[in-house]
Amino acid sequence: MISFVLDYSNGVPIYRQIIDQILFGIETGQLKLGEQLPTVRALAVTLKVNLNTVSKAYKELEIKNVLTTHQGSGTYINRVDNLLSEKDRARKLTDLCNQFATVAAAYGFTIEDIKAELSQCEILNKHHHEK
Amino acid sequence: MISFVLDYSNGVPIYRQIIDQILFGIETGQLKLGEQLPTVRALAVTLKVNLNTVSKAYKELEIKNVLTTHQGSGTYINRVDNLLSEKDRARKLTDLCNQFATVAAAYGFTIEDIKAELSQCEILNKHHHEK
Amino acid sequence: MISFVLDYSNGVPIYRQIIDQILFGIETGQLKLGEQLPTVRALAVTLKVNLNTVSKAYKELEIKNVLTTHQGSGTYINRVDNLLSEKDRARKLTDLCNQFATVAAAYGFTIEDIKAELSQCEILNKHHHEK
Amino acid sequence: MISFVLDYSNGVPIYRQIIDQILFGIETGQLKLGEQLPTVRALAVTLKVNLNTVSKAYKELEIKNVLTTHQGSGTYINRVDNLLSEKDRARKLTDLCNQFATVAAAYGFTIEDIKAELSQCEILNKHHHEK
DNA sequence: GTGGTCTAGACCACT
DNA sequence: GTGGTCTAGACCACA
Repeated sequence: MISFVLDYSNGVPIYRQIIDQILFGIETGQLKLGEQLPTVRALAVTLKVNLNTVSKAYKELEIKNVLTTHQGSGTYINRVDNLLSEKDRARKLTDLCNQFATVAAAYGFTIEDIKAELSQCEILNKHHHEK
Repeated sequence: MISFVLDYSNGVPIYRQIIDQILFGIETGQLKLGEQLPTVRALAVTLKVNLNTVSKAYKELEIKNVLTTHQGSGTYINRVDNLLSEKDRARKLTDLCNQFATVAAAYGFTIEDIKAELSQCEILNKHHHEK
Repeated sequence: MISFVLDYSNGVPIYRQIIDQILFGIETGQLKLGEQLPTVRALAVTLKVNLNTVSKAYKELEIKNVLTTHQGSGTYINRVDNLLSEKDRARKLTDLCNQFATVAAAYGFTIEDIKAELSQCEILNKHHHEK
Repeated sequence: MISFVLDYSNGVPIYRQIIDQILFGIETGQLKLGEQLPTVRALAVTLKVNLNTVSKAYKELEIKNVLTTHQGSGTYINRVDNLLSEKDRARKLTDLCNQFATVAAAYGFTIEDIKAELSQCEILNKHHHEK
């Protein structure tokens, strides 16, 4: 399952946000090969957006072969080649950190500030307990 | 001075990106009260966009009282009350870290991975050398 | 509904005239909260101006929170706090009269001239008949 | 002599406001045939506007033969055929009143309100004492 | 069909 | 040379 969060104030089209979040879900392994997505109708109701908006997002992902729609059955994850290799994961980490570091540096935060703050983030630290 | 970076592939309108980057520049202190912005024409050439696109961005910020334009003279920073207070800075750090942590956690990166990677980021560590 | 009148000879930008007339419409109660404005395209055709000119006017009022636009649906009146209080109405009357009096006095018209002429104005006197 | 009042917030170009006020001065008899206007330089200083702005206004009125400039001597009123005939005066009164009545009616003011308010206007009533 | 964005290019207003 | 306004026309986003 996947949960969507829409931001109406950042100028990014809704259908684009849906696409991005599905791709993100696949990339991070939240969405697995063959998994069924919410129906267009259900998702439209959940997100309180127009049916066509969801439809457009799914259609674009279908064109990219990321999803397949089985008429009358539902929409499924078709491809997970986006799943990252070890090398890609390392690169992703570097990219994310660099991007984050650039913004943080612009605000003048030091690496000590950041490390201290990150140590407070539950989401990053709870995994230890889970293991 | 301020440098702009446009992303044509993320669906965010160009004029919106310009607005956001000016506000970011003010927030981070890169742009100071009274400082002159690039002329609409100069920026349009630099960014390879139409004059009206830049103009639209400046106009919106003028309506919001962030900029003032003196016709025939130029466009200037009018307000810097966006400059963050200490409390806001602390909050900003928390927000940035949380947001970053959420994405990083989704990819399964651990806090150790991240801290190690951040220690490699020149932009965050060069300040020590400067001092 | 609201009717727009443009003056191309007074140097005031068209989009500014549209803005002013919408604000005037709100102030006088002609335009009510939630009321839909003409579509940008319809108004552009009616006024024989470019779509972007109307769009610019609506956009500025949207930034100022006077209008809201629902993409694909239309543009609506969002705020009517411009509607005048009793005190403001009294002040408005005074302002209007003073402004009018200044011009009339410059032409040397007397208060008797004016009162006589105003008594001829249908628009001011028709209300009696309606009652 | 004539005094100018500029409004920077109504979108009417400054040079246009200067032109309009000179024409208004002539029409109302404040400015008489042969009367000298302030020099371009003096007026620019008084109004705190650019010299070229005043210059442009005067130049446009020269083209219309309303003013003449005698090199090194100054600028003078050249034509006063704008001075209104009796018939024109009557028409002007009607126009002014109609225009005023339209706005006042939009705000819902009654003719009684208006007459009462106008009776308070010093500028319209002081003339009686002068006579 | 409704609003949004962008372009290219023209011309005006002002310093 | 700076910003402002407008047009015509194209294409996108959304309901």
